[in-house]
Amino acid sequence: MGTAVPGSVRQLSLQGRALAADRALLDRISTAERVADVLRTRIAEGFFPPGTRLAEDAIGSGLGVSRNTLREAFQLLTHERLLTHELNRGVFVRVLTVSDVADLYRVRKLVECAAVRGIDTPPHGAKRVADAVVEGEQAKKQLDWQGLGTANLHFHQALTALAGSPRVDELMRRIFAELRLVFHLMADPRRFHEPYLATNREILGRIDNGDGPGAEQLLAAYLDKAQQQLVDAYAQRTTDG
Amino acid sequence: MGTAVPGSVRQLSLQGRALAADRALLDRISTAERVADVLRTRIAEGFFPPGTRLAEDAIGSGLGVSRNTLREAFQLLTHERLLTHELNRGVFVRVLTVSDVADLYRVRKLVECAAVRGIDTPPHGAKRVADAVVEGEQAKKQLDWQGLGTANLHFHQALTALAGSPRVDELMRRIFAELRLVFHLMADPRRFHEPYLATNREILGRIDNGDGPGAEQLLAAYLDKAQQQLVDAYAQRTTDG
DNA sequence: GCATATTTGTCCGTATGTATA
DNA sequence: CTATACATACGGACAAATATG
Repeated sequence: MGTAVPGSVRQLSLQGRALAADRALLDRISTAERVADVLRTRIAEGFFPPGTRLAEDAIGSGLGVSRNTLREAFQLLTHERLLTHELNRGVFVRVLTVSDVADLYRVRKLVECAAVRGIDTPPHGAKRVADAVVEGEQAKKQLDWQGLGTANLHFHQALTALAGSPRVDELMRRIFAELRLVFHLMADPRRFHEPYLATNREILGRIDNGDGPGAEQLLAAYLDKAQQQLVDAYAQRTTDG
Repeated sequence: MGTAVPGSVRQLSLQGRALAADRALLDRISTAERVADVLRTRIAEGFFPPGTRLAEDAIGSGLGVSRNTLREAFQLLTHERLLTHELNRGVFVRVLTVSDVADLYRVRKLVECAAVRGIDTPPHGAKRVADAVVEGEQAKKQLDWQGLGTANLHFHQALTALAGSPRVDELMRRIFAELRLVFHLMADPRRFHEPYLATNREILGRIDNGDGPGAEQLLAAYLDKAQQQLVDAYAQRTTDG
């Protein structure tokens, strides 16, 4: 994308002024948020891998927005911990450390286990969990390993939703977004994500039976194992580099 | 501090351009963040009670900053959920609903109980908890009921720190900031905060003994009671209005 | 090591559109 | 219908730090 043909620039064109009338009626989203959306997607997809520098000039002119607006988008993503600011050097796609991974899993364990343990009977919101399991199984059928990873995140998002707390949901949305940064480390997404499909279905079964503690136990074991895999991947990467 | 003498306006002067050189060397905090600090304090102290409209013109000229800079500060505080944006009407100090209160306590119960339950032996970070208890006892001696409320928040912040997670700490900082908005509803801060001093010391005792579950039990009872008091205050307020 | 170019940091004024009294 | 205040985005000015030759 270094060679920006006129057409591709047009595709990303976010000229605010010209579309003001449309925007007022259709979407009330600010240009900065749309820019943030674009960058967020690029980051989640690994198009801008961790460590990439996002130059104001290049991105701004590429997207056809002013520096101010772009910086506003950067600010949003920095608050989401997807970018880091280095003074007078610019913004970079966040590079997570091993201790970041540890903290992410500390939070996941604390929140997800509590949400699963405290399910009411009959469990409300279990449908979303079931949907996510099906989504993962279909992704597997289609050999869509990237989609399998996404389905897995949806599964755990559905688990946290069992807590019934908007603030917890928001917290975990951010946690999972950070987690995506880490997943790009895994060389083989299939090997990483596929084994958990069976576990997910098992957890769902226990939830449906109202067995919170049982589900929690499986979940805790899963989280420990996944974290260990990521830590190992980090260690290997450090050795390689 | 509530009675603003003319001098206090000078104190708030934040002229950016003139002090650019100084600022570069001394503090790297942006004008927007300093404005946000001022407003945050005003809100926490109840100088701007929930529901207050913050007019751009009045605040901006009062602090000597441009509308752009002020809006940036507003944005920061909106992200912290201390202000709400109403389209084309302006920003207001957030008014929390009863269901907001319920959610705040849902999160507190989930996080604080988990943090206390999972203490290691000997408990790390118990010193901060002890310090907060002492802080509260001294505030009581000096009949400083506002200070007692602050000490109580410090106590619970120290409890959450037992989880040892930066991300959990940040989450709870925001939760407690929102909680301050609710506390302004309580007509008699002494009656609200004082009884918990004894409970706090008791919880500390169990933590020191490594009795996580015991501490958790006391804590859960406290949280339920406090929430109920706030809900009652809301009900009364609604009846009055 | 040094001078210069580039990039970022900060803040402002303004233009245009939109909602409300 | 007009006046007012807010919403959004742009471009510019200048300082400061970093990168470059």
